[in-house]
Amino acid sequence: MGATKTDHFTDQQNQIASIAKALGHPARVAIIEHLLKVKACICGDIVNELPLAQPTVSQHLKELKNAGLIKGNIEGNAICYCIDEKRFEVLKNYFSKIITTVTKQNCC
Amino acid sequence: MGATKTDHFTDQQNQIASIAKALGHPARVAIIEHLLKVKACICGDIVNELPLAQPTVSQHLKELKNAGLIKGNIEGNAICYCIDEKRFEVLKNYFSKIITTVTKQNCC
DNA sequence: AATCTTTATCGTAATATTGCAATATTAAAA
DNA sequence: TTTTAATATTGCAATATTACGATAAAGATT
Repeated sequence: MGATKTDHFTDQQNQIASIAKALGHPARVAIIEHLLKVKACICGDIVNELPLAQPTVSQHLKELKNAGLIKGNIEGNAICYCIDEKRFEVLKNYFSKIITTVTKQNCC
Repeated sequence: MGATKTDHFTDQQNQIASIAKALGHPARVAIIEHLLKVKACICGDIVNELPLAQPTVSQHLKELKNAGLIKGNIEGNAICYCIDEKRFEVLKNYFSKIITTVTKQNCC
């Protein structure tokens, strides 16, 4: 096994899981934080910032992009990556709902 | 390789990543939603709700518990699992900060 | 005590992820 | 056009995750 049974779950469950999964690695969290820190979105220096090789960073960027958490604009031979807040809002709203529901329940 | 280089990242980055990772599987999202739906936290029926075998569900519950997303109270021979909202709040606040910072930046 | 119920753990197979060296690609610069 | 710079892709090894059957553990029931 090892293959996730995605077809048994709802679209929303799969969506939430896939966004969360993309953030489920410290390198990808670090990339997000770096993009947030350098106000302009000039990238490529991410490789210098992180303790990871260029192909590894490129791979992580790809996953963040696939998850819709960042977007990349081609600018000459460089690529300008920056955060796309939409998916973060999806997660934030989802968690907000959970939190308010749980606090109302007053369970355990 | 395949081993995440956790020691190269900050504690916060590792914490965010590990909570997100725990939610990075649709089965675990489904478990959270089920715990939310059945107001009381009587559990064990999760196995009947999900298309997964009992050991698999037990494993997912363990990961959610390790991540601090749920807590389990022993009640006789059954166990009462329920959501612990604290970690959800950590993620929610973290995402809120990202969202407000990004919208101020007005990048790309 | 014997049995049932509920949950956890072990062992293992299938698959996915992580990381990087080597290489390819693409566009700017010389 | 050759070189340089930036990023992506390929291929592969190491490790992690997912799933489940078999079995164990622990309390309830008979």
